[in-house]
Amino acid sequence: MEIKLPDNSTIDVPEGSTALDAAAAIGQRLARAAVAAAVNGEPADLSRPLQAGDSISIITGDSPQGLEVLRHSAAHVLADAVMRLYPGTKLGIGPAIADGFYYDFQLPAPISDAELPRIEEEMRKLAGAAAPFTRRELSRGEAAAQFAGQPFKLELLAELPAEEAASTYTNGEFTDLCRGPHIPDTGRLKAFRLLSVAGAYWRGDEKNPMLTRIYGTAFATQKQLDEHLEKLKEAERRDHRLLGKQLDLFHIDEEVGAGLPLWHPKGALVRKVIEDFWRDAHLANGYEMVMIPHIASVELWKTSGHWDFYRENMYSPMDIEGQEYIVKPMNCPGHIRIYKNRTRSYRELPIRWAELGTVYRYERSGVLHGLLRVRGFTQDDAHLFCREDQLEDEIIGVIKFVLFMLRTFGFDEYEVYLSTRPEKSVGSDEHWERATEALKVALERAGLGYEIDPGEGVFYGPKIDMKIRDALGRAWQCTTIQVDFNLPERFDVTYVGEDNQEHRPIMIHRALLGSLERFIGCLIEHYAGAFPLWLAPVQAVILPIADRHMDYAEQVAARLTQEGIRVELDYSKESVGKKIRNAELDKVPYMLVVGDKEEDAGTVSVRSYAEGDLGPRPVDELAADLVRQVEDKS
RNA sequence: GCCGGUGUAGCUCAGUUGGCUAGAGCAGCUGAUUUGUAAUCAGCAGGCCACGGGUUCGAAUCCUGUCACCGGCUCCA
Repeated sequence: MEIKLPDNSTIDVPEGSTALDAAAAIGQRLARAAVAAAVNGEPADLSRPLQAGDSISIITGDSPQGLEVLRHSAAHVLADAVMRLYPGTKLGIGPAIADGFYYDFQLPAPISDAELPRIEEEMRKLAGAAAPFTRRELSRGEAAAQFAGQPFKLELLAELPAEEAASTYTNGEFTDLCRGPHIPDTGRLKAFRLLSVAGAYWRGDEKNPMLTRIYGTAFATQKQLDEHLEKLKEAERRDHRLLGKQLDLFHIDEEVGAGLPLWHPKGALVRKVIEDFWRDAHLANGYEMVMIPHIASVELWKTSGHWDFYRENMYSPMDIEGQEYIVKPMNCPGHIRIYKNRTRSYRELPIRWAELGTVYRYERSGVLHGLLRVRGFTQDDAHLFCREDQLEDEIIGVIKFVLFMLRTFGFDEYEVYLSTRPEKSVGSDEHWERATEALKVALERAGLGYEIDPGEGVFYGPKIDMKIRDALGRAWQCTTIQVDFNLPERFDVTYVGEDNQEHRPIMIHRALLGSLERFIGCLIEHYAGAFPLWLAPVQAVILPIADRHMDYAEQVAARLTQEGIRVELDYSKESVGKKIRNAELDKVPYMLVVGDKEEDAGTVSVRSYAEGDLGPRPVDELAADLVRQVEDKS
């Protein structure tokens, strides 16, 4: 019979051939690399018998779909191993995920990651046995009987759409309710590793029981696995919490409180450079700066609705002469009060008010994470008040601005989400539609690819979120652009139109970097702690060879300082080798060695962190070069 | 908040089955050395073993509570 291939050619295979037979007919190498097939576009096992006229493509272990099959199969082998080692275990689910797989179990007794090598060993044995994965389709009744002792599986079974057949896969002694497809046998699983064990609520709901999740990863080859593990190690080395300590940027102090970072001089300097750039960029882009107090009367928060809708994230009120005050969790109400301080004309709009506004939000202790998730943070916030006819242009303006900001910091890849109306929301359908459309159009006009996040908008309006990834591949939301019809309503915000009538402006809330804490955390990881020259807290360190070069070293330092370069002089009585080592460990962009030769010639010997020894250069020439690099932010 | 883990000097870590005065390297201080592209040598100092309660003749070690941190879940910038 004839089978169609992806390149539109056909092959002739005997009646009753399977997908694997077809792969073998194409080539033995392909057959060995194959993990599954797509038959007429549907994922299928290699053991699936083919019909004449089927079109198939073979999925190999190094393709994204192939990896998914491989990892999903690895999850089954993990479950087999766990069932053997810990009898009585109840099974949750075990899917493939972005970089690996997991399986959720309800174990008879808690385990720690010290058990992982043992489980992995068991998995190795099972993989060595090359047990086939066999598929079986069965009725609901049969399936229910099969998983009689498995409450979570029964729950899944009950929710399987009626039109969908129940199927199971068996490998070794283990049978799981599963759609498939799977690798032909466990022997194809050659490169895998268990990584961690963690708690996870059944179906992600905290009202449900907490299961034990075991994470692992698998690849087609050992080499790919090793590369991936190496990548994880590199990510650990880039961890901003580690680098923050090593580079003396910040710390979080037990005595001060969890989630409340303290910025050391070097960290504060990086922050200052970012803040200066941010303010200048905003002033240049039609924004004005405003400032508001950190606490405000509870009445303000009642008007804004935060007291009702956001209370679980707010800290308790404090009593001031019988009046209740609250530490701000957001900046918007303050900015609105500035707007409302006098009558506004349509001619003034759009108004763009920006502030590096520090807010405090209650976060559950378990979610705190270095600088990336804290309880007190500074948003690079702004609120735009505009007329309806200005909305789209304003959003486009914000998107262009955010791309400029992020690119300046070297972030060229982000995930963009458009979040639409959630179930609990305020405002008319018409408003929502118009605002969502405006966001869409703006994204498209900016040429940004995005995903729709249905129902994930804020209660008061749709939003665009942008995420950047941390060292371990976790995505962190930084940028957010939110359209708001609610607050103008609640505060009765108006402007006087051309028609001498009062009109309601639309508000846009936006944070480009998100918060300075999170952004700098990501930035540290992004640069692996080696900041580009314009951001580096110390841009150059001068290393005199001997004490007699100290005067000249000071002259060089003064010269560079005069040009606005942040210079340090290493006074220590150490060898040059040691001074260089220290500067390297501090990831200082430029090390300037001065000795007899340099003093005579009016030069410095330049060593760059990135490129190593660059040889001697005249001081004036270097100074000009550094100044230019700082200006270019390169 | 929940599940599991961890908490020893400023940092990174040792510390046997509970048993002498809790160790090391780096950093710090002092002295010697005046050094040419990733660690000169020597000496000194530094610990409420996270914190509270308990078991024990005896606790860094065992139990327990609290706090913080780590990996996740849930939730978010």
